[in-house]
Amino acid sequence: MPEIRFPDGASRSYPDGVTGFDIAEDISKSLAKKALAVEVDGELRDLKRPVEADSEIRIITARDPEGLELIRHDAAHVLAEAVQELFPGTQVTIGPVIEDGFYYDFAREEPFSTEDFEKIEAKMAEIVDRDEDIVREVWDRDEAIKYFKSIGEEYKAELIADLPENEVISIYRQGEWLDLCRGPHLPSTGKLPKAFKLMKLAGAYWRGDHRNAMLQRMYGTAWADEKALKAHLNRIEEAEKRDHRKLGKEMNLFHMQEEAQGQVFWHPNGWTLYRALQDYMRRRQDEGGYKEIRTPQLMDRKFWEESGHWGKYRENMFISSIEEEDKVLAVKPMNCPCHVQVFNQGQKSYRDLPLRLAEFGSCHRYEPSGALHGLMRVRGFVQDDAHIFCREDQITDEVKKFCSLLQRVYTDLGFDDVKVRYADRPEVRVGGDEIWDKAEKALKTAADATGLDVLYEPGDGAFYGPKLDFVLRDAIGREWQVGTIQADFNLPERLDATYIGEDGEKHRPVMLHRAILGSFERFLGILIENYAGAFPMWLAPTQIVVATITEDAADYAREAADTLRKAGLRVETDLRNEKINYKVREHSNAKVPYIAVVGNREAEEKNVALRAFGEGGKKQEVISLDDAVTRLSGEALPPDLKTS
RNA sequence: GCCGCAGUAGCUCAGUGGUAGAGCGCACCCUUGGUAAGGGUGAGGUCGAGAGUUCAAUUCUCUCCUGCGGCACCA
Repeated sequence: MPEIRFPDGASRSYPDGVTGFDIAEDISKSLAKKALAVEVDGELRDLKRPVEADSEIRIITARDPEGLELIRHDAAHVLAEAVQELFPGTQVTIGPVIEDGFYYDFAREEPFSTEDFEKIEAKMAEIVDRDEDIVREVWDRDEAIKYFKSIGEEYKAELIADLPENEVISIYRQGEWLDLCRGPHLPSTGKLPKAFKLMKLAGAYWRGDHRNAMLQRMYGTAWADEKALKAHLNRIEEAEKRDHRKLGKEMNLFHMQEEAQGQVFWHPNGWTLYRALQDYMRRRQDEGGYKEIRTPQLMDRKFWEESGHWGKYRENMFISSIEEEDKVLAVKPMNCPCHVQVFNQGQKSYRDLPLRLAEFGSCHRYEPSGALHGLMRVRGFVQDDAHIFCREDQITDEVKKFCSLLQRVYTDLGFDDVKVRYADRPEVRVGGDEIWDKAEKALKTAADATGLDVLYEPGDGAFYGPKLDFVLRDAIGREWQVGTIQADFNLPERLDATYIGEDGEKHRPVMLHRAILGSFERFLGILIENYAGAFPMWLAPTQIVVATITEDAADYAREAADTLRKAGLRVETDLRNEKINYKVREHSNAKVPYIAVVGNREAEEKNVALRAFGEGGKKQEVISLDDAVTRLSGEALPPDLKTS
């Protein structure tokens, strides 16, 4: 007679062999109907498995996160059953739950096509309608292997063979179909809400290894009800509207073309944005005690051999040569070795440290063609890079300073949700334990002091030192790894960087590699998507458009625009022979922060009718041109120059 | 790099085995209109590149290039 305790503290005893379903039914008929699984002492189980011992249980429905996972997991199984029914000879492999849905990897000679989706979805619905009982069975390992081999499921057989010795081999049967699975599952296929949709088709390597066969992966999404599915599809649509590649074209920010794969042609609008961001970063860095430098693009192969890049990073480097000189040069993929060269000029004293060398360093890396993605992953980019050369005992202080600078910048740029990832020593590494101890302690202390959420990733540091990575969450919840600070005990050694200490002896400085934005290209991509193109005034390529109602106001419009321009604002005029409605619509669509409408009335009084973007438009205000200059030029100041 | 899909006007896209079409944009004309699309006329295309099948290819087949979605990669 197991004694069952419920989440609300109540408890009851039930006869032996009682199942989660029985208990749910005992509570209420409607709960039994909605029940998907049961959590027994924290472990998720099938509804129909007997609860043997005294335990605490919770009935899981579609409202619980666990319930949603079960739904997605079952959707994957139903998909697999549907596919095997429709396409005999297809082998099943794995089908896990992922964020917002699931996928299933199939092995089949002929390719699937998205045109098959409709048919497969219909078959899935049919399987749901059949309401097949989903039954758990425990099999003998060898028998299971034999069985799956006998029906031609080589991948499944391999999976079972690779399971640990003591693992229970559970098989789930739904109707005629069965699959190896840890479970748990819904009680029957009829419990799967018809709120699923197949989304896309892609190739994926068996077990994620590119040396293995390529399988065909079907992605799907599944939800508790149709409303949730619709909401999800809506979110996808919203995200597509923000796509920086789409907005980049619409707003005439940049373009890319095949002759310069993975490299950006910045248009005037985009370059204005770029410059605004770079100018801002430059001021923040100057303020933070950095010295800006500029180093060469092309360096001799011998140099990269010394730095170690030729050995380790060769396949990512663009190589150049010139017949006349019989030399091989490489385009720099990173700035660090060059910065060490600057450090190495002349003799450095401990008094020179910390030395913070910054460069908006243009780098090129050969990225595999399949990795390229708009501004987010490019082959030519500019880093907001800097290297801090310091003594070991200065690491803590420098990392802390960096963290506060970085937080300042992220806040200014509109990102409030930031996380830190702290990664310490990997198995294979350079440098003694003593210095790793120091550096790890410094990074960890600084990370904790930021007040941000810290994720610990043991063993995930670089071979040359521990690191902190910073992750932003954007307006629609996506995460981006941007900033980083990494201690490096290796490069100063390789490139023989030294300083003279208080003791008059030569010492090795520690080098801190750090970036806040990462690359301007990628960060601008993130900014475009975060703001959905509606930039704050200081970043907006065009800050204000002066638009005329009729031709009569053209002279005044020019005069007003000049006045605003002289106050440092980025102003355009729209004197076209078009109706004001048309102009307002066009500039609103272009997300220009302000439209100053001028007609005869404004011209006579030296006023402007100001219309701010995004306020429903109705909040227009007629103010004097002078007031507009004061107000707008104040509003257009970058965050670091604003007094308030 | 691997798998799948795609490439037609400046943009978004329709279409066909007999050398192409829409909307927007652009140019010109009419209209001078007070806060999210006024009207008319017109220009604009080697239908991604190459090869093959065919009397005939933008359309079918193959190769390549580029893009997109994943996978792998991102020290």
